[in-house]
Amino acid sequence: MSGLNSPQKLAVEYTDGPLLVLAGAGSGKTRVITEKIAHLIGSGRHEAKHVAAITFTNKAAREMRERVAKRVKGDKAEGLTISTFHSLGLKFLQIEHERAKLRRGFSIFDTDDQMGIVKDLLGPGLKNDAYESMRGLVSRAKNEALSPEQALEAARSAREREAAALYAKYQQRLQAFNAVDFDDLIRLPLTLLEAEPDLAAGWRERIRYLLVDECQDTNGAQYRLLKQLAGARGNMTCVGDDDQSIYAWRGANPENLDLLAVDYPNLKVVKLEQNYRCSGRILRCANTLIAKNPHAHLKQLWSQHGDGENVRVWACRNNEHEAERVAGEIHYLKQAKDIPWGEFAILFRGNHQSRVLEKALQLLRIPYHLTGGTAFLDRGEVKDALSWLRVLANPDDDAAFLRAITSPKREVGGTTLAKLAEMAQQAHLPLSKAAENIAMLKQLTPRAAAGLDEFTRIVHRLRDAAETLTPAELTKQLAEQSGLLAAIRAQCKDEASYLRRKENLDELASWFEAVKGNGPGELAAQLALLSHADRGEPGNEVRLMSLHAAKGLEFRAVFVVGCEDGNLPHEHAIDEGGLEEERRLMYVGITRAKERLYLSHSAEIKRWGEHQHLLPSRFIDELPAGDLQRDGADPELESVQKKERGRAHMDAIAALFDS
DNA sequence: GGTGAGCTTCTTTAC
DNA sequence: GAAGCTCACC
Repeated sequence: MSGLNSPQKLAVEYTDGPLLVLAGAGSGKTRVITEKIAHLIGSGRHEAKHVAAITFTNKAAREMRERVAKRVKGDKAEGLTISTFHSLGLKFLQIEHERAKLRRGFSIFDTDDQMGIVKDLLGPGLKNDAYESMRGLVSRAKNEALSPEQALEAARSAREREAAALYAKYQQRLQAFNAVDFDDLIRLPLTLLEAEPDLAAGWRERIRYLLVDECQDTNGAQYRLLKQLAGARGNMTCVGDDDQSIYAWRGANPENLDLLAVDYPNLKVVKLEQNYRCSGRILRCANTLIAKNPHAHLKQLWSQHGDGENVRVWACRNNEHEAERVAGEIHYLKQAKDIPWGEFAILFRGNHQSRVLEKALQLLRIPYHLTGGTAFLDRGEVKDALSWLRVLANPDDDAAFLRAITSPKREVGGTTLAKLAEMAQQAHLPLSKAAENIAMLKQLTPRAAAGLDEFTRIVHRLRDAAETLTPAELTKQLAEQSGLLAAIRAQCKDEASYLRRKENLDELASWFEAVKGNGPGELAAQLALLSHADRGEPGNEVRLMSLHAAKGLEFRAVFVVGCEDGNLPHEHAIDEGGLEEERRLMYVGITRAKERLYLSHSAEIKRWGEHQHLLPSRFIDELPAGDLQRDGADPELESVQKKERGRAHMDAIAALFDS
């Protein structure tokens, strides 16, 4: 445990009751959690199987697992739980599925599936954001673990009453589909634990010490779940930073940090205020910025590092210019300062901003890794295969059936499906069962009936095959037998695009090889829980990601692009009074940087094909001017950089000819 | 019932 | 500047 400072040491060694660790950015919080796990196990206080650490992302869980493995040797860590909230909830429901009134193989609905139900229930004719806002309200109620009845009572507007009514119908629909959504992965375990003291006691017997990372990101349901698991004794360590609360929009209550002191009067609070990450100037920028927000917990981050480089503020003509400058600077720093590619990060507010940057990086042949955005799971063919897996595991999953039946096309379209849905509803059958019903098939056109029949036969064959095949083999079989692969081949005009899409399916199969889990249902569930940002390990490559995805990471050089009013802070957030959260987002971005920080903005961006003028972010004005170096207006620097870019460009072209 | 042309709308952030 | 939707046509 050597090398810990005294508050860190205190946080690690304090195991007598509930502890809140207020950990500033870069204060060694992951280290503290890892050391504490090692301490709990190593000191013999708890066996590993009775210790659980909970994070928000799989990425964080994976990193913690790796660090614990390095720290705790041998099999001493066996049985240790390091899991995300949602994976823990899933595991709980898989064990307790009967109490939750779920059948084995239940599906997990993602946000898209959720939207599908909402659209279906509300009927056509509304605007997209009307559906989205209703979906959001339903989700919000569930995040607070309200029942539909409670949501109705708590409703303060006509819209919220409408949402509560929708919530009731939505939940019936989910039940009929033998499905849960992301919110239910928390809500259902919680309601079961609260309703059944024996069950709760049993789980507390298993989890005797609890560690929670990013506690400021918990929503109401998650917070209550923690309390259930920790029990009245409160054997837990919560780690959080209210200044890095950036998920209020999806229901997080940073006030939960304060609630802890109310719910546990013997709560011990430890502050970690020494920053080991950022240079002096970078840290000063961060502190000055965040001081503009009101604070419940006063925290003063300090560091022993020297001032370091100035923080650069770049005024660019447009986002292409901005991207060129960023790429050029990275190219230059790599050579001149010997910073490896993997130590650069380019951070942005919205995922769509990555495209220009990718182009600029490609031009200079800079290797990069994009996390998030329209990634793997959003690819049509992957979603298709996933729907098939869901149908195989869960015959009640109508949403998956509707996608699988039309991919590939088999002469079953909207008219047939509408008729089938009506008959299914009359008979209280899921769609896949209705499609097997001879009497019902007779009422459809022969062509459509034949298509449904063929589908049913393939599903049954694959279901049988699933008994003996490995997940990866099953996925391959599925691609073949469903006709998915053939359809893709027929659809693709050139060989290259066919291969690219086939590769996605192969990647899905190979991903399943690494995953434990039985049967298609568990596979599909695991995949749904893997966030976009978690997929694929980046190597020594420049990292491109959203500011949200960057939390918890650090880099020697960080570029925050698109620092314009309207983008960062985002106009939606400004309208909805979310300025403080936007400021925290900027704070998170700034504090990712160890040595070099660049904040850039464009005078003009193209939006929906139109040109739009933008002003620099108000947050830039809130930074200490003495630590900034503004350029872009400076013609001499511009021309130097232009030369730099020109040279890099020539190198890139030369490299093209070499390869 | 499937297909493609032309129209709209859309952009936060994510488990 | 793309994805998604509607409508006309096969």
